[in-house]
Amino acid sequence: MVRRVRGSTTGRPIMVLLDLLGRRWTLRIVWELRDEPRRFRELQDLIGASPTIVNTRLAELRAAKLVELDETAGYRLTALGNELLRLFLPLHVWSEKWAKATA
Amino acid sequence: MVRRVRGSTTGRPIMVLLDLLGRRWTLRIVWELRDEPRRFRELQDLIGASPTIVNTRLAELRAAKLVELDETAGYRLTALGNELLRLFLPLHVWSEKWAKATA
DNA sequence: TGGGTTTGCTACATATTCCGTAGCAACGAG
DNA sequence: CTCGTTGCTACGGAATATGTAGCAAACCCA
Repeated sequence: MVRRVRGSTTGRPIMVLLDLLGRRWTLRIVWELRDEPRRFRELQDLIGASPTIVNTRLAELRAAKLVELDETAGYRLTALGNELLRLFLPLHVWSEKWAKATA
Repeated sequence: MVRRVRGSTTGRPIMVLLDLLGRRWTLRIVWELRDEPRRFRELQDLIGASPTIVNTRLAELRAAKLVELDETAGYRLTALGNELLRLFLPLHVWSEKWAKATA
C-alpha cells in the first residue's frame, strides 16, 4: 500500500490539511465533537455513516492529533482539534446566509 | 439520478455546507481560486485531478454559487465564494503550527 | 482559407473507495 | 453466566475517482 499525500507532492501543510479535511465525513466528525465527547456508535448514528468509514476517519484524525479517545468519556477533540474547530465555527452563521442566497 | 443531500436528512445549511466541502478536491479548488481566476486545464494541473472530477466539482460549486465561469478570465470565486474563502484563510497560518505539532 | 492552439467538457474502462450488514473480542454490571 | 456496551473488523456489492483519449467551438495568425 502506497502511503503518499493525496493530491499534493509538495507536502505543504496547508495542502496536507486540505487533503485531510476534504474527505468524506471528516469535517462532519469534527463538527459533531464540537460540544461534548461522543462514543463510537453515538458518532456513527449522528452522522449516519458506516462503522468502516467512521473508524477510518477517526484513525486519520487521531493520527493528525486532532481527535483523541478518552476511554471513559469517548472521542473528543484535542487542544489542536479545538483550535481548528474554532476556525470553523463562523461557518455555522455564514451557512445560514449562504442557504438564503442559493435558495 | 437521485438528488438527495448526502449524509443529512435534515437539510440544515451547515450540514449541507459540510457535505459539499467534505468532498474530494472541493476545498482544494476553492483554495486554488483564492488569488486569481484559473482556466479549466490550469486548475486541473494545479491540483492534479482528472478532468472528470474537476468538472463535477466545478459544477457543484457553481450550483452552490460559490464559483462562476467568466468566459474571458476563467473560473473564479463569486462574492459568496470569497466570503467563504475568507473564513478559511486563517487555516493557512494555523496549518503551519499544526504541522510542527504533529511532526 | 486554412491550419494550429486553447477553450470547456465528455466517454470509457479500470482502480479505488464507500456502504450496509453482520459479527468479533473485551469489559462491566447484575 | 448472561446481558449490554465498548471499539472495531470482514465481506460483498454499489458508488466514486482515476487516467487516457478525444470532441466541438472559438480564437489567432498567416
